[in-house]
Parts: sequence; structure tokens; C-alpha cells
Amino acid sequence: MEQLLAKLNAAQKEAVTAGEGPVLVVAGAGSGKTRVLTTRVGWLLATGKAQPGGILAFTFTNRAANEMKQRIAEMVGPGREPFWVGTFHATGLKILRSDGAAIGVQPGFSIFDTDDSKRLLKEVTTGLNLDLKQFNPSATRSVISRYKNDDVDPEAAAQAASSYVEKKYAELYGGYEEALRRNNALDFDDLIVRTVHLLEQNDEIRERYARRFSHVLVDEFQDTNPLQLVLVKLLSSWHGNLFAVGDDDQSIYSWRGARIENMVDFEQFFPGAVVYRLEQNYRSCGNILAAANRVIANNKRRKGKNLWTNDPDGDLLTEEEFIDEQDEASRVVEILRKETAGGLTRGDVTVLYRTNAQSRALEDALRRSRVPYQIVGSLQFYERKEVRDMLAYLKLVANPADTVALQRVINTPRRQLGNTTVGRLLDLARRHGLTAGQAAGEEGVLEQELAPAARRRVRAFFDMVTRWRARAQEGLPVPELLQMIIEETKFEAYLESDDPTTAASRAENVTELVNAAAAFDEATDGGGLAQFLEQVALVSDPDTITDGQGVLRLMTIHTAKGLEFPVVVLTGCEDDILPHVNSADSEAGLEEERRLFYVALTRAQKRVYLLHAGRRRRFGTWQESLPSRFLREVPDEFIERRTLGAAQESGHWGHGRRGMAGGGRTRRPSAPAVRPEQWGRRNQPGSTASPPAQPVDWQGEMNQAGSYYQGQLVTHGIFGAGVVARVEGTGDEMLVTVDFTEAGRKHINPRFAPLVPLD
DNA sequence: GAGGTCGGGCTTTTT
DNA sequence: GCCCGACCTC
Repeated sequence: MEQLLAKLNAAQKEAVTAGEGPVLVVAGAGSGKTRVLTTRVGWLLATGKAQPGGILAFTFTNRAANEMKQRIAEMVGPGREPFWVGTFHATGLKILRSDGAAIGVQPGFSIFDTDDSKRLLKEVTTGLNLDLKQFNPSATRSVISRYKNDDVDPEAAAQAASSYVEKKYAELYGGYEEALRRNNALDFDDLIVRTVHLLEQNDEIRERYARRFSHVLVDEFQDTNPLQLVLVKLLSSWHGNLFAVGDDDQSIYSWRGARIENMVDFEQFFPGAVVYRLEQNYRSCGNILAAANRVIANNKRRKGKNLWTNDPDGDLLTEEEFIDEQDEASRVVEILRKETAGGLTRGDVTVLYRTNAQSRALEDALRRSRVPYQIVGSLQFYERKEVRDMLAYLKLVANPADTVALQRVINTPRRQLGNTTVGRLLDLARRHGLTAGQAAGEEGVLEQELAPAARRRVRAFFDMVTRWRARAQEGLPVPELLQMIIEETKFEAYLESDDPTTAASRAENVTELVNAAAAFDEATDGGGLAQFLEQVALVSDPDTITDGQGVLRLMTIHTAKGLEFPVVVLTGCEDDILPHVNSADSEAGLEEERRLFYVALTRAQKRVYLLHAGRRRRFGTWQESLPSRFLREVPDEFIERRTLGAAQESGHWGHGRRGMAGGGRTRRPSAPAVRPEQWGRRNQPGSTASPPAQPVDWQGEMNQAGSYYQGQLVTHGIFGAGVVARVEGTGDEMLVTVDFTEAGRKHINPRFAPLVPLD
């Protein structure tokens, strides 16, 4: 322990060894926040102030939770009582699974993600004879989410409603809650709301948990919402030992209900709180930090702090202007080449953007240049239709009341069960108070309304599902269950008939899901269906980040929070993107956008490139863009600006230059050339993208060629980076054994699961 | 019930 | 510019 404390600076040490009661640590970017949090836990345990089982820590992502678990385990050694570390949602879920019955949460409930919620809301909306355009499920869902996070129930919402629209929203909210109950489902918000209600309404249970957790710790406190604050209060109510760490300058989730006030007004919420400040930055070099400080100083709503560093000034930031987003994207490829030539790996460079849509042009350029990359988050895997279909089968097996899952798969693949039949079936089931499966099985029920042929098809479907359910209950491992479903539904044949051109890749995704289930089964020692579905429901974008060496990573600024990278390339530094057009009209919105810009800057250790384009495609039409106002807030002494000359601005834009990679031509010699080698080759012959120095396989071309070799560095869509241990067989029969950094040893058939060589 | 065509909305960020 | 859902026809 002494050793651990010796590694800390004075401020960190004070925070780590703080006394009892509420503590707030205002920890600036890169100030050793995570280290303080984990050392605090280690210190509490080492000094006997807490037992492992008495520790409850909230993190923002599962990834952060796992990291923390690992670090603490290293500190305290194996074989001690487990501590609770998880996201708010995962922790709520854990409590509800064991004690939810007390507030009527039925065992075996489904977790509805955003898409499930929207589908359900669609039904509720049409059920109330409301227009789906006026009350589109997306918007309604966020209205309801806001109600929930402000702890407003449907009755209260109805009472508070004054306008027609508000009244209807309240009605929809009520209908939605009822529908959730019928489906035995909880949505994301419920995982917190219901937990709070459980603890509020049940003294015995609240006391049991509150007594058990002698110390509650919260990371990223600036991104908690009011209800999460209540949950924290409830769980720390017995001992009063709350240790919250956060940075108000990095509060970027207000749209999800987060209240920066939880942090700024901490002392009001927790009287007697002691506040510590960590202001020494260990991450970024001087110029980056100075620039970030100057930008964020323009925000009014903050606790105020000044980060400093002992590190050298380092390079200046770079601002670069481009004609359009393709131009900008080819510059990203150039930057990558230059940085890797300078001794960094591709994994050291990270491309950030404000909106997911911006990744498209970047991906095109990277693919053209055969640069291996990973998009962290967005529609990667679990949102693919074929994957969601398979998950819906699993959900239906796990929860017979889940009509959203049912409607997703009852006619996929086609079973001649269309809207009419399914509608009648669900209606019938609801009238009898049965699940659809029960209604189908009950003698005499189906006969009331379905023709014999339809009846037969419905029964055949549920026979199949019931059989799977029985096998699952016998303990059939999830990957085998999945395999069984794929075979019995002839899912691959369906994919083939649905669209032969994409069938192969969609089949691969399904195989990947089986692989993921197998990995889960191994990791959890036969974790079971419910647990698998839980894990899948709660994965978030940042969780999928691998430390994979050698792959360029692209992600949103939101996803990048909490991470650090040697080189950051921030694309789309333009007004209406960053700050985003939807946030620019309010002071609070603008300040949050500025915090986003600040978060992006402070991810970088060595270098920052701030790129912007003069126009980009939006909704298929060109839209002019102006440089972000935040760029002007960076003082000239910290940044080198390379903007297009006035000549281009007046004359050259508007000439299509698609397909001409290599940004050299867009910058005339008139542009200041401080470090010309940055710009790469000036004139690209011909109109196609130049080949990279080393051709890199993309999308499995090399898989067919079959040239894997032992010791080769590869990356895999799900498992991340790894080293080839063995290659057996050839062609379709080939089996490659890979030792993955994160996932351990796997046997991969490259025909199904593309392995991308890293060098 | 299936398969096609057409029109509108989408892109802010996500547990 | 693309995707999805609504609507129409067979």
C-alpha cells in the first residue's frame, strides 16, 4: 500500500486518504482520476476501513468497470469476497434480478433496448389512434425517458399536461408502461427508476443494501442524472461514505438527462462534503493543454480549474482546411502514413468526429487506401438486422411474454404468418390474458378466429419455440441453442433467398454471434441465456474498444471520453457540426458543445490535428461549412493554421474533384509551408488513389489466398487483435488458431470470420 | 400474404 | 443519397 501511495502526487494522496463522509474529487482531464479511484479502494481495503463486499463502485461503461475490477483484484489479491463494480444500469439490473419481486418485477423479464421501445411505442401510438408522424416513436421515447429520469409517473405527467400534445404524451406514456408490463419487459431507464422505487418503497431492502455498502464510489459524476443521484444517496444512506470523482468540464451527456449541477452543487446535495482538486495533468504536452484550457475558460457554468503540466510544450496543434469531406478524408490517410513513418503504430492515431454520419467518407478513403481500421460503436454488430433477428429468437425463448421479439421473428423466415394472422393472434392472447404461445397451445382458443391453415402454421411455430425453451431450461449452452435455432429455422437458406448478394456476409455475422455466445459461455462458465441477453443488452460503444495494436480507430467524441491517444485527428471542426446545429441556439447547448471540443483536445498526448472542410454532403446535397467558432478560441501561439488561400475560396470550390486522392493539389504554394513534409506527395498521377507503401488486405481478400502464417498479427471484428498461433488446412477447410490479446485463444475459419492482417 | 413501388425523413451525441 | 415504412397490386 505504501508503494501505491508513493506513486501519487500530494493532491492525489490527500484525496485517496480522505476521511469518512461525502467526498468530491474534481479531477481534470488526464489528472490520474482512475488511479485515484482504484487506489482509494485499495487503501480502504488495506487499512481495514472496508471489506471487499462493502465496496460499491459505479462506472460509466462496462469497460471501465472491468478495468477497475482487474486493477483492484491485482491490489487485494485473489480469493476475497467480491466487490460490486458496474454501470448504473448493470447494478440496477443486479438488484432488480434479486429483489425486484418486491415491487412486482417478474422474474425472467426482458430488457428492451431503444429499438424495442420504439417498436412497442409504435403499437401503443396506433392503438391510441394517434398519427405516427405527429407522434413519432423516437420523439415520444425521449419524452418518456425524460419523464422517467425526472421521476414523473404517467398520472403526474397527465396532471401536469396543459396542451393537447402534452396530454397525448402523458397518455402514450401510460400506455407504454402498461405495454411494458404486459411484455414483462423493462427499458433502460427502468433499470434505474425501478431500482430507486424498490429502495424507496421498501425499508428492509433499502437498509440491507445501504448497510452492506460501507463505501460507495462514483466515477464520471458529472454525467449522472437526478435519478442516479437519488440512487447513490439511497445506497450510501447508512454509512454516508460517498466518494465521487468527476470533471464538470467533461459533462457531455445532458441530452441523456445528466445534470452538471450534480457536480457543481455537490456540497448542497451532500452537506459537509469535502472537495479535493486534481489539477496536474500527466497526459498532454504543454501546448495541447494550454489550448484546451483557453477554450474551456469561455464557459461560464463550471467550477473552474486550471490544469498544468510538467511536460514540455511539444508540437503546436494543427488546423487544416479542405475543400470537402473526401479531401479531408484523404488527408487523414496522409496523416496516418506520416505518423506511422515517424515511428508510431496505426493504433496510436485516433480519428474523432461529432456525428456518426461523418465516418462514411473516412471509411471510403481508408478502404480505398487499404488501411485497416475499426469503427468503434455505431451500427457495428448488435444492430445488424440478422443479428437482431437471432437475438429476438433468444429473447422469445427466454421470455414468452415478449411480443416485440415475437413479432420480429414469427414471420422471419417467411412462414405465411402475416400481419392479419399475427394481429389476430396477439389480440386473442391479450383478451384471454395469455401469452401468444399459450393462446396457440390452448385447445379451442385459436379455433375462434384463425382458419385451419393459419392455425397449423402458428402452432408449428410455437412448437418449435417451446422445444427450444425446454432445451434452454435443461441447461443447453447458448451457442448450441443458437446453432439449433439457425438450423431449424433454415436461417441461412432464408438469408440466401432474401438477398444472395449479401447472404454470405450476413451469415458471417450470425456465425459471429454464435462465436460471441461461445466466448460468453466460456468466460462465464456456462452463464445461461438470461445472463447472455443481459450482457448483450448492456454493451455500449466504448465497451467494444480494443487496445488492438496497429488498427486505426474511429469514433465519436462521446465514445472517446475517458481514453487517451498519442495522436488525435478531429474531423469536421465546423460550425453546425461542432458546435452542432441543434445545440447552437442556447447558451447551455453551446457550452456543452465546447466541452465536447475540450474532451476531444484533452484526449491527445502528443499531437492534435483539427480538420475542417468547406463543404460536405448532407442528405445528398452539398452544404457549405464554415470553420468552427471554437477554432478561433485557440490562441495563435498554440496552433499552426493551414487554411486554403482566398483564390480557392472564390474560384475553385464547386469543381468536382471526387476520386482524386491525395490532398496536395488543394493547397497552393501560397499557403504557409512551415513543415512541408507533412503534406506528402504533391501531385498524384492519374485519378485513382495511390497505393499505400505496403498493400494491406481489406475485407478478406487474403483469406481466399490463404496466406496466414504463424506469428502474424491479425485483427478480428469481435475478438480484436491477436497473433496467429497455427494454420491448418487450406481453402474452405482452413482453420486458423489465433491468440487474441483480449479474448484468448480461438479457432477461426477465415471464410466466415474475416481476419485482417495488420502488417 | 407477398412483393413491388413510392415518398418522406433522416444525422447529434447513447446506457 | 439511402433506408424504411406505407400503400398498392397480384
